[in-house]
Amino acid sequence: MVDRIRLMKRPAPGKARRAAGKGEEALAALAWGLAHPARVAILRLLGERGECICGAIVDSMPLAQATVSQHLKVLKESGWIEGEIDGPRVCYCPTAGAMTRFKQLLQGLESGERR
Amino acid sequence: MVDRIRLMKRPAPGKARRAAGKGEEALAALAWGLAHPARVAILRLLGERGECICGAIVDSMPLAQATVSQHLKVLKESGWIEGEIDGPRVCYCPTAGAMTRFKQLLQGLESGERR
DNA sequence: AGCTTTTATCGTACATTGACGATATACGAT
DNA sequence: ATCGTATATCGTCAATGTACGATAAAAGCT
Repeated sequence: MVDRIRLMKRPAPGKARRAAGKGEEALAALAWGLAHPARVAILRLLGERGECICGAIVDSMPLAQATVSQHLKVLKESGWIEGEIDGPRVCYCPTAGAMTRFKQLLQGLESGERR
Repeated sequence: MVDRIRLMKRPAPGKARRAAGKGEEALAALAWGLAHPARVAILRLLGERGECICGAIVDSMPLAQATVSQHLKVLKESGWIEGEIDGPRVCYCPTAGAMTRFKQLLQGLESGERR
């Protein structure tokens, strides 16, 4: 039974949603990264191939290059992927512990809040 | 290498995001439900208590009743919780297989697209 | 230097989210 | 019937998300 007066209020939908806070924030931020089919598709692609040049990702999707770039940015900022500059192009790959961390955070929802 | 011409284009951000389509959609829809700290908090509460009257949920959060109700609706529509009408109040509980299904879908991202 | 390729960012347009107060609805109690 | 409690929904507002084309930035090639 919290105060009800401005505690979680207006997390500035996009901003605070990413700013990890109590653990809810961390989980929500990662989930947010997966919350669009295009981003799931990108992650699946990276999962299958291990890594992928940005251009190849764009070619695999029915979206404009600018749009894909935006989704890549979201995935990067939410911690799902990393991009390594390779000459004129960028090679993306899944962030190592991301999925594991996500699953751990999910565990906390199952029953208690055991960390 | 898809056609690039209108296939995934404009999924109507909110609508089609929920309409399961290829599997990306299903995962994205569930992730969407978790993509806000308030909803994670609600799920955690339900996880801890097993079930919970709507009013108790509202009391546990620093948000207006109307806002909590909206979040509950999202959680319901994305398949995370169920609400059972109990006289004048509503008792919410986590949907049985939701977490399991979510984790299964997550598996598909790990390496191949093995289902 | 100049051109091409590759990716990110800008600017824009529109729909949706998330928050709220106010109101409607449903049910039980008096 | 009427009142009170418990939830959902409506209407609104500011802010964000998603998509695009156009443009900038970075790197290699001629």
